[in-house]
Amino acid sequence: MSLKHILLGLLEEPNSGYDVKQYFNQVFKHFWAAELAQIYPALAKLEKDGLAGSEQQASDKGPTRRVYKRTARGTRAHKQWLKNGPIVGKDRLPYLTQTFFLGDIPAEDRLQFFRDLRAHFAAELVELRAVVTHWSGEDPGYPDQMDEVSQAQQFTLRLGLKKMVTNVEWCDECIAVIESRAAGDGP
Amino acid sequence: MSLKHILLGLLEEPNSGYDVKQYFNQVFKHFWAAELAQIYPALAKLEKDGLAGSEQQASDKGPTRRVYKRTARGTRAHKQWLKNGPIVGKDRLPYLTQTFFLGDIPAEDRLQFFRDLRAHFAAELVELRAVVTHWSGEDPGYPDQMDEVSQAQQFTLRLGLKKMVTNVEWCDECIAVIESRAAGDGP
DNA sequence: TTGGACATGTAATGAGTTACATGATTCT
DNA sequence: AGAATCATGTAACTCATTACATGTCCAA
Repeated sequence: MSLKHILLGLLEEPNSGYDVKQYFNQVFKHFWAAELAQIYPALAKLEKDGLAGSEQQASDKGPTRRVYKRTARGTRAHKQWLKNGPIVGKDRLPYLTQTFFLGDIPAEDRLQFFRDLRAHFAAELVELRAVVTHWSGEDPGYPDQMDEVSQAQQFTLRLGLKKMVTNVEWCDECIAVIESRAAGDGP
Repeated sequence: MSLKHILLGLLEEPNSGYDVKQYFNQVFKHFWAAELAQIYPALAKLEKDGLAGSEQQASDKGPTRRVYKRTARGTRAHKQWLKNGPIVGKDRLPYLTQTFFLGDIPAEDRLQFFRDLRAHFAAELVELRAVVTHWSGEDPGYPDQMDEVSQAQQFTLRLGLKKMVTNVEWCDECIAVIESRAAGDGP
């Protein structure tokens, strides 16, 4: 669905499969994951479909790279994807599918579940705050004089931060409810 | 990934493929979608793997139903899924992948994107609030004397509500930023 | 009698995961 | 010499989407 479009978006600049994977590891991973084993064939398919072109390039470290770049058709397809409006109703939050059934395991395990989840969200929050620091240092116009590309990326980051704060709060609430219930169940 | 586990979770009570689809339409759709064309084969596979059993049942309205129910092995698999801890790092939010590249289209289209998104989130919020009303009417112990199953479902709903409120706020922020920028770009 | 909810499935295609296989260059 | 990072891919399998095909029962 979206992988092909994310690739097309990144291929405004020449990028290799390996480069693209770095983007996933750093920015997209918070809302979309992809492995190299999926990225390489997807790039080949974009080229086959005439949406991207590629060329080999010697690397200073490691073997030859194959860098891809969007064609004019690729750019049109990319913009059309955005103009078709937001893709909604296809969100996936696996941990919430688990939460729904969490009454099926003992309170102790339930508590551990939320503690693990909280630790994960807190770590993600730290990562996102580091990105803010990094960007505000790099971009002289941050945050009021940014270009439109940076602004869109800023919107993405904003929601990421808001979500993480909410997630951590929610974990704390759930933990508190479970603990108070456990305490009240005594003699 | 999760579909099989959601099915297993629902099959504590006997349910048909059609029944399961109603759950998706009402509760799971906010964080996991599934079509009947995926559900029917998945149920058949659970039975083949010995995690669920099925039997035919006459229906008062419409054709014969095939109702599935978890076996003891299915219950063990379900609990193990929950005890393995939260599944993290596999979230998917397609609209955020689009947001990241939104600088690539004109401000007018960008604005429309966020207005559409806001309308969608607002509608979802209305739906979730209706669920709260429904549940608080049905469950006499709501929200402090609920059993553990209801409590877990309540946790799920809580996060859904929080997220939707955040999402709507975020859309409003983005719209405001884009509009103020457009105004400032005049002569 | 026609439309809607009830009910179950298959076929073809596309997307994604896990495991494997290979090899260069750089740092310790 | 060994580990980490750079770099690209294939094969087998599993999961998901779209389109199609079929048929019942009820209410307007």
